[in-house]
Amino acid sequence: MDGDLIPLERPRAERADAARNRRLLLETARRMIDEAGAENVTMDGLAEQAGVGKGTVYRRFRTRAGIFVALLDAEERGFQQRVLSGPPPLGPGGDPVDRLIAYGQGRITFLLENHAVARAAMGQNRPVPVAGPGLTRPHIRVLLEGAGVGADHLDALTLQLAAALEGPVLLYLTVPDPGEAEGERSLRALAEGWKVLVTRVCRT
Amino acid sequence: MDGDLIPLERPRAERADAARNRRLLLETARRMIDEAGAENVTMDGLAEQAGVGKGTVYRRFRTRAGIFVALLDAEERGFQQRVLSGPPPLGPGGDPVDRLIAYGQGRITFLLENHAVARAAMGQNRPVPVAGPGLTRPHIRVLLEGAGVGADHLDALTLQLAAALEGPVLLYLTVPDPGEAEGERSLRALAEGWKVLVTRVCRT
DNA sequence: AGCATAAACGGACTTTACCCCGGTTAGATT
DNA sequence: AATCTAACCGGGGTAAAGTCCGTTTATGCT
Repeated sequence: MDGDLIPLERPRAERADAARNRRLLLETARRMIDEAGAENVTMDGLAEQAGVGKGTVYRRFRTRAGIFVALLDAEERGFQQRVLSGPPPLGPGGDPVDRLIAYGQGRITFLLENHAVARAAMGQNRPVPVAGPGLTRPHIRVLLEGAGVGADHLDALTLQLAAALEGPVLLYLTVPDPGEAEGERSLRALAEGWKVLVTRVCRT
Repeated sequence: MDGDLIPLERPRAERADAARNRRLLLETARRMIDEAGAENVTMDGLAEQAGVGKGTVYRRFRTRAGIFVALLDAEERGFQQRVLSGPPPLGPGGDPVDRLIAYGQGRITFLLENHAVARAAMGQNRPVPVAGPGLTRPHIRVLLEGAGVGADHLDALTLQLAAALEGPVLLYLTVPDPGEAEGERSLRALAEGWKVLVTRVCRT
């Protein structure tokens, strides 16, 4: 019998060289995106630029979309921290409806800033990695509950609101990379729309 | 000077052979989807099965996603007719909120039935052809106006509701091809969610 | 009917995502 | 420290998307 359970639960630590290559690849990818745009990041090119073999890139990220998912994940950490333990209205402690509105504004900002990457992360296969897991739905659900939405409508409204939040950027936004002014206008319009929607849905 | 303006406005009718090949390709594509699934439809394969050259397929549909967009368009015609000139509550004549609810149910049904094709129509590049143009947004807008939504919130709510309607199926639905029972449950849940959302948004 | 022209056609070519497998190396075990 | 093993590395191979361009054909005009 093996008395030590920890190693079984965490099957194996990431090897040092693997971690180094992961960081190297993410940095290289970010640089390539900045220089030439997300659509010009190829697996071969990334491997060459980073000075590793093609197989390494695929081992790390499974698929092309996986690169962008990983990039987005890293980028999202900061925002998630502010949501979970930052000051109100985004962080815990305020009125649930205000938190919902603030969360939407933050999420829209994030999606717009990383629009190209977010779109690239939607490989045409599988669950849509950007929107699928993540904090958005559980968070919306908790806040709706706190705002007094009845349990019989909770799941339904959570899904609808999540889609209303992420849909416009992921589905409808056509401009590849909104310029300064354009992006600002989009942000205002979407944040305002979200606020109106949440207000209407949550009023008693 | 050229006195005849009509030919200038309608540059040229589609050539007979082109139209024939368009129909042939759409039929072949549909058959291939039924037999092997949308993800196994390749441009080369489609051209070969239809007995035309690859260049022809690309001329007709621009891109792989274009095939599925065209297929979806054709499929959607019937539903659009019922919306524009069928009996209430879907067609004109009833309460705007009821029409909105009925439209959502119809649209969800359509998207679920053509889920594989709809997802395949979302080429990871650019405007997202399924959700972009189409009847959904203008129709929602008109009905919201009819339901007494103030003009200052009209555009915003139109966008949010359109995303709430199409987002769940296009972004979140993970099951490749929902089976009989599974699909039925999804339909009920999504239609119910839409109804709750619209009711809450439109109540005065 | 014959002709001019613009559109459609076809297939070879290029690029790129993704697979595979032999060789190598980091870490655990004794 | 030596060894063992699983994970990592690399680059060549395949299939499919999308481009190009020379050839063929339908359609409008005289």
